Amino acid sequence: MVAITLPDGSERKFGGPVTGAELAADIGPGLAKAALAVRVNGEMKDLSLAIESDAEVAIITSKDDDALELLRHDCAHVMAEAVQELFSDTQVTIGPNIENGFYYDFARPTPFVPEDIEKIEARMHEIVKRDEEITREVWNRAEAVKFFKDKGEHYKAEIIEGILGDEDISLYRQGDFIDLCRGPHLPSTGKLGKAFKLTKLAGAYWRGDSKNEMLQRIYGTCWADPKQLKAYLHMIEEAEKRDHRRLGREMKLFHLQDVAVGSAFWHPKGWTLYRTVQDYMRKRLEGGGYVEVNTPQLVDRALWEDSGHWEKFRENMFIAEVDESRGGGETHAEGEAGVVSGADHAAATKFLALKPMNCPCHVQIFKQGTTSYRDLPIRMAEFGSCHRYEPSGALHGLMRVRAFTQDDAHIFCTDDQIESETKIFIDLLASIYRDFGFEDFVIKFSDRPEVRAGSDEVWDRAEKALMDATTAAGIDVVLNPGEGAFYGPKLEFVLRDAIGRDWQCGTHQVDFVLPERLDANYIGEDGAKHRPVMLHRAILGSFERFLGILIEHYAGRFPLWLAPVQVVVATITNDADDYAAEVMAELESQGLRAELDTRNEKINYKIREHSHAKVPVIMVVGAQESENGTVAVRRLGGKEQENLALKEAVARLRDEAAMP
RNA sequence: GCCGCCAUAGCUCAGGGGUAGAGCGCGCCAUUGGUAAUGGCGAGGCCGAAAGUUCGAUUCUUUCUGGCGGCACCA
Repeated sequence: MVAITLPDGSERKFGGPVTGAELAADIGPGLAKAALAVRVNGEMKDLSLAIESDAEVAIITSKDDDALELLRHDCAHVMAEAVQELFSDTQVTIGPNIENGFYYDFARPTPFVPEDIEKIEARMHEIVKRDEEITREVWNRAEAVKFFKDKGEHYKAEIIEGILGDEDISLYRQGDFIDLCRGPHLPSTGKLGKAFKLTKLAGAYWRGDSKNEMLQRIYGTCWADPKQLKAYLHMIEEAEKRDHRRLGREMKLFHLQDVAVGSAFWHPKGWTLYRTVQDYMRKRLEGGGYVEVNTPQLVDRALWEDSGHWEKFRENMFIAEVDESRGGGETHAEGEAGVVSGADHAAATKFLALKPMNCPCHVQIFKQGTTSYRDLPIRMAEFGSCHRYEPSGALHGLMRVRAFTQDDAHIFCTDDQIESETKIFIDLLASIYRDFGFEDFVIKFSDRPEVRAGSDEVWDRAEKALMDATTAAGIDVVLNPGEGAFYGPKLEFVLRDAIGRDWQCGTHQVDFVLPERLDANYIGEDGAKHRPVMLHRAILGSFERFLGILIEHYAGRFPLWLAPVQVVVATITNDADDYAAEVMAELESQGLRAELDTRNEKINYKIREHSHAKVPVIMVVGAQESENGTVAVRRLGGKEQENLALKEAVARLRDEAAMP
């Protein structure tokens, strides 16, 4: 006797083991047809699995959110089947679900081209039409390895060999296609439906390691019905419209150019935005007990050797070679024209590096004179301009550049202060993110990496202090094992861009190593020298990336305090020009960023144009306003206007535009 | 850095072995019009760079540079 409890609490009894399919049929023919899988005691299982003992069971149909998981995974299998039918020289590797879809990595002698994608997609639809039964088989590991090796599927064989334990493994078969898989799966390929689309073609390294060969990855998206697919594709399209690279150009904020790869040219409006953010940050740092410093761009190799960067980070550094026997002190980029020959020249050659980080310089400031424990913590901030030679393929608009400015700071403190400083920092960061409109963000906790400096005891202490502080701050963290810096654990504060890509912005790292390497110390209560701890921290991360995120977050429609142009005064006819100048003067006297549009154009045209430019407020002035001393205030996107006395309108905007 | 794709006017893009086109934008002229496109005229291009094939290359081939999407790497 097997008793099945359904989600509505009702119970059904069966004489013996019952499969999900039978259960569904027992409930009703409609459900039997719609059933995709079952959830047995909370775990998703195949419809064909026999339920042997009493259990809570739910039948999963395409209406369930869980169904997406199944559909996407099946879609990956169907894609793999299609690929192998079309391209017999292709080996399959892995094909997991991801957000909104799935991918599958294939190994083949020649890469796919975009036309292949169309063929594969067409074949996938055929396979769905064929409605092949999907069956589960349990195999002995050794046999499975041999089977895949004989088939020429070396990657699969390697995966099976790599599975820990010695239980049997499950394979799923559909038509002639058979794949290693934990399951569960749909009962047949016909259940997949039509709501899928292959989206991207890309290279990807086997096992995610750049030392390995490159596989061909095909990404797809898959949904329960065509409406969802359409909605998703529409959402992507809309998101692309807020891409900061597009808005940066359209709104004349910045541009990028190949004469300075990976560096932004900030235009007047973009620079206004940048400066506004910087002014705000400066205010918050001052309120947060930080002192601001500024340190050199070009620093001698000696310091980088001491700090460890020359050894660990050299590949990422811009190095300038300076021939000091020469009068001018010109520099040559590394590997470029600076050919030095002969011992005399070599002796006169110095290597300077553009700083990739500010920390070693901050330690130099810390080390000037002596520091008492009474002075700690010292929160030393710099809007530090850094250069890093990033791999060309990593560059991405403002999000990943080679020249950037960090809102960097190093907190020199005692071990005992780590926890409180961390909590103070998280509070400051959260408050600042809120001011920028980011209520939700992910915090990753990255703990000790395999290759690290410092004893396990030190790591235990650092990790605990960091974790306790996040708990004290009342914030959840996502564990990110093994991803800490080599000198200490870190918190990463992650924001998401318009098209769903995550970017680390803020960071908070505990460092016991650099103070040691650079011999920083303070005088303790006991009169002896002690090592301070350094907390490396940034809130925005880099201005470039943060502004990129900010542009996308607001889709260019900035809140008033951030908008590069806050108000445009637009006249209806030239008769209002004089009055418009008065309005401008009033706006500017209150510190508002305003522009005047007295062109001989229709008001409709002006409104359309400034709306496209995403100016938050348009003040329309014509004969009426001139006569009454008022302005008609029109908000971006709004249909209505508000008629207000000039002084009052400006005063209101001034208050609204105040920096938070 | 690796795989694939792309590079034509300021922007978005069409074209194609015989030295180029549209829309928007820009300039000029007319229009002075109350809340998201007034009309007319006009100027813009070494078709990313170099080499090769060819009588002839913007078009075909190769290399390079840059961009895009991933991967790897990272604020």
